[in-house]
Amino acid sequence: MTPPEAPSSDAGTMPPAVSSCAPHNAQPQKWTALRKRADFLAAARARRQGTGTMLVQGRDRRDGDAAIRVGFTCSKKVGNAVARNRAKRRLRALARELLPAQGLPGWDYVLIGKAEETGARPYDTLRHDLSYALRKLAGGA
RNA sequence: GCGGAGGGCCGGAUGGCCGCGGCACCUGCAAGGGUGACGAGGAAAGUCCGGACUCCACAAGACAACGGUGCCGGGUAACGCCCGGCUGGGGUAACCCAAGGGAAAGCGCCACAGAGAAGAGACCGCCCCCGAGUGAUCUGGGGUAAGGGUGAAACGGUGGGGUAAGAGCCCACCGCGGGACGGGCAACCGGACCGGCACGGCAAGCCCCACCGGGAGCAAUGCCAAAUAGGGACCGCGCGCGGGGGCAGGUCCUGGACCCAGGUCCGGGAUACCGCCCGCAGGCACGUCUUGGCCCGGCGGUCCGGGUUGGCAGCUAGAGGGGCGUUGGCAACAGCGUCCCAAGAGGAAUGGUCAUCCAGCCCCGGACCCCGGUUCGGGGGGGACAGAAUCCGGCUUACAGGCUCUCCGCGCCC
RNA sequence: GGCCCCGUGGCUCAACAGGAUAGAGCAGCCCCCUCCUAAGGGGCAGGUUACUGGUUCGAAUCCAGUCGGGGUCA
Repeated sequence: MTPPEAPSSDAGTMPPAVSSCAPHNAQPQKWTALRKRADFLAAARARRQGTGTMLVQGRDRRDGDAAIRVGFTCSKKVGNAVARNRAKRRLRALARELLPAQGLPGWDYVLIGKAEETGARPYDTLRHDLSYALRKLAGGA
């Protein structure tokens, strides 16, 4: 049914998809999630930078791996489960946008949400704060 | 039109850009890449009940203890849930509320006040008799429980007769108790007739009666890997053979020192029993079997201590949910037919952001009308409660606002 | 995620098979004593018994439901 037509339709749509993906894959830094409690504790003992809307912790792993890893923390002080999840998701979206370009290879980052501000302030403010915090952490290293 | 009662449903919409999760398919040696559909709630919540499912314990079962349920009948896998009915209470009504079995099985409690608080009692009173006093009245004896007063509650109520004064002492009505008989599956309802009236309340105090319940919970449980210790206590079974090697350990005898106990340390002597190595027998686990692997003086079990805080399974199709039709039933619900839907994360996906619109809120201006609203235009600002964690059935609690159905009362018009 | 426990003055605790006024110590304020302070003595204030309902004549106590806090399990 579909197999005979599949090659012809794929051939028409493939070239644009490949061309748009090629430059995206040129960036070597891909980030993965931080999952182990020990990694969170290690990052907390390392460098940190607070801003009006969040707290950012960063740590150079020095293990030779260039991957950037990132974790998110929102305590009960942020609010109920809905508020905590929303704050975490906004932080996740920020990290996806800024970290591949502005984060340092081989580092672990932990973004910590603050009560009220992380879920309520404009997205541009959050973007500015994260960019500022990443510069400060890189400058001190 | 105004006011009210009971249900049911929804609880932002559309689009652009950038993303996430497991699944299916395609591609690739692999890492990976691509495509596709799907992806939070009515409460996902509280964890208050009931189950499914696992492990442990015990096993026909019964009893005791403990916990729960509690008008009657039905529904259900089950329930403390739901439906229908009964009784009592509230409301003009629609309708609502009720842990609603037993207080003549027994124990206990009923503070304060009051004379008296459970089969009680006489404070102020009322009445009679004897005596004192000119008299008001008083001492003593006796009869009463109507009236006053206390209390949440005072041992039937109202009226009449009766009496020295009174009293179910007698009568009428009401209440109460028993109750032939009739209706109903039952709770219960009606009730001829009988009884002069005793039987207070609390069982969300102990308790009695009937029925139900073994315990723990998916962080259950099973498996793999890694890592520390190469441990301690108790119980059961077994505590064999041969060879090699050695005099540094153990064991036995003995001397001394320390010393609360008991052991530690130093020294002398004896022994080949044990420790060490190899093999047999035996045991353990994997495997279809063979070969093989580990332990090899232990093996199995229970508990304690120590280490690890990784992965896989459990993990999502089940008493599943919903629509329509039909059959039975007042209904809850059940049967049959047919169609549709159905997430599986694991520091935890189901989104981030922007624009437009739709409700609701506030402000300004115009118009209309029995002065408070309706409608039109513009602007501001802004989304209720809330996020699956093994899965179902309920209950309870939170919730901006909106839609809709049925019913009741009052007013007006025809 | 499951299970268990607890909420009484500012703090630590009483009062509990229901009985009317919720009590004690420390802390606080005032007075006495002392040259001054501490200690000691006397007095005072401070409580919606976490909250909301229910049972009862009557609830800190009994029963439900909310809210908050703590512990424990791989």
